[in-house]
Amino acid sequence: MTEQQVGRRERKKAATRQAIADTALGMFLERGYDNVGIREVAQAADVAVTTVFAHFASKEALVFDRDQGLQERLIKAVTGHGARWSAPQALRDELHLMVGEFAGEQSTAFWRLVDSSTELRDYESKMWQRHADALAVAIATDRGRPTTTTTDKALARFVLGVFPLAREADDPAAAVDEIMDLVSAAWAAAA
Amino acid sequence: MTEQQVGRRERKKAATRQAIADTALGMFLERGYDNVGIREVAQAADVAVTTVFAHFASKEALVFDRDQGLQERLIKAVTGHGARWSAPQALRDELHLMVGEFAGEQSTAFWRLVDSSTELRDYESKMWQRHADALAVAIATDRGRPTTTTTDKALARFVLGVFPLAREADDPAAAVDEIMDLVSAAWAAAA
DNA sequence: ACGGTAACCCTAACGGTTAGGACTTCACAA
DNA sequence: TTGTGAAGTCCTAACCGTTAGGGTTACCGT
Repeated sequence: MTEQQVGRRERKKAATRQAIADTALGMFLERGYDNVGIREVAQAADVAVTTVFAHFASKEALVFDRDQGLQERLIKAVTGHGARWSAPQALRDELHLMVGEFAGEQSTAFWRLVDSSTELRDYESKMWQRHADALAVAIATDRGRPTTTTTDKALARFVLGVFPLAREADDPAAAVDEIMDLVSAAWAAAA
Repeated sequence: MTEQQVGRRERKKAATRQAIADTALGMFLERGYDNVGIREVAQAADVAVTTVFAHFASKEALVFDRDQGLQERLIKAVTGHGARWSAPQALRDELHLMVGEFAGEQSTAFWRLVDSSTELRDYESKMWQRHADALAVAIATDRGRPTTTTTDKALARFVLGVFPLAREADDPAAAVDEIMDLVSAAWAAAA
């Protein structure tokens, strides 16, 4: 009698999806991304290959399963900052938090996996770019525009550039500050 | 007796490469990128499939054949600007020229082709990113550093972001100015 | 003139991805 | 309660970009 809002069907689907993603990530971490085929993942997860692609658009998407959360945090930083902080300030804080989390135990292994494969790195870029498009909308709103201008999109891309650069920097936190200093200057110039 | 510096072998290789790229681009423009397979291109160009991949690293690379020139122009703008103009100024001028060229007769059809395919758009992003890495080195030098810092890389990425954004903007020239205003502000803040 | 090698060829395969079509299981209304 | 439609899954066979293996020809430098 606790939470039966979602039917069995929906629960089963979510469970299948999770099982596939977990199985795949585990195999990738253990044996290397390129050394594990989709057919193997499907077999290990005890589903058909077509089922894998019913849940994930590509092999790479198996790895970046839960990336939607990152996007939402950025959006929230821009839309939810009070009057005390400016949007760039709020973004800087949130970015520091996010980049800091990348240093965790499991995260390190995860990002090492990503770095090991060209395809995963490419997919990562595309992911940030998707997030940049969403962030541009939030920035436009924050700057009081009904629709996104070139400036908004440029600023959003600039901000999202933090992740690749921070990951490859010796001191990620310092990289965040370096880039956000530039962003703040550009943001001010746009006002 | 005019210019026999290069041997027959080298000339033939270049000719083959050119023939493949021309054939492929023609077919893509006529029938659509996704509707033309590599095997077809090879047959039409009268070469083996393996020969196609001996000259081009991927199907997408067939389309972006001569992109190296763009990169060199940007580098030259940063390294070759005199004392009269700043590097951002020189970049802005060069970008205006380059973006202007995209509006030409054949260029329009070319970019429409690129826009028609997800894979080509993705490849385009990767291409700009490659150029950004090279540009970062030039920027670092211009700013008097022996090696590229996070700031240099961020600025380079920001500049290269002009192309995708200008192409999708209603007024590409205005987009260049908008973005370069931001870049100039960031550049100044970094000094 | 000749040995080495660069450019090219053919065939067969690999791995991600998708189409086609069938089967089972759940949701929901009659 | 039962019937019906849709959703989730399955299997098979293929498509397409890409590569490995191994061979042939044509050019270049000595």
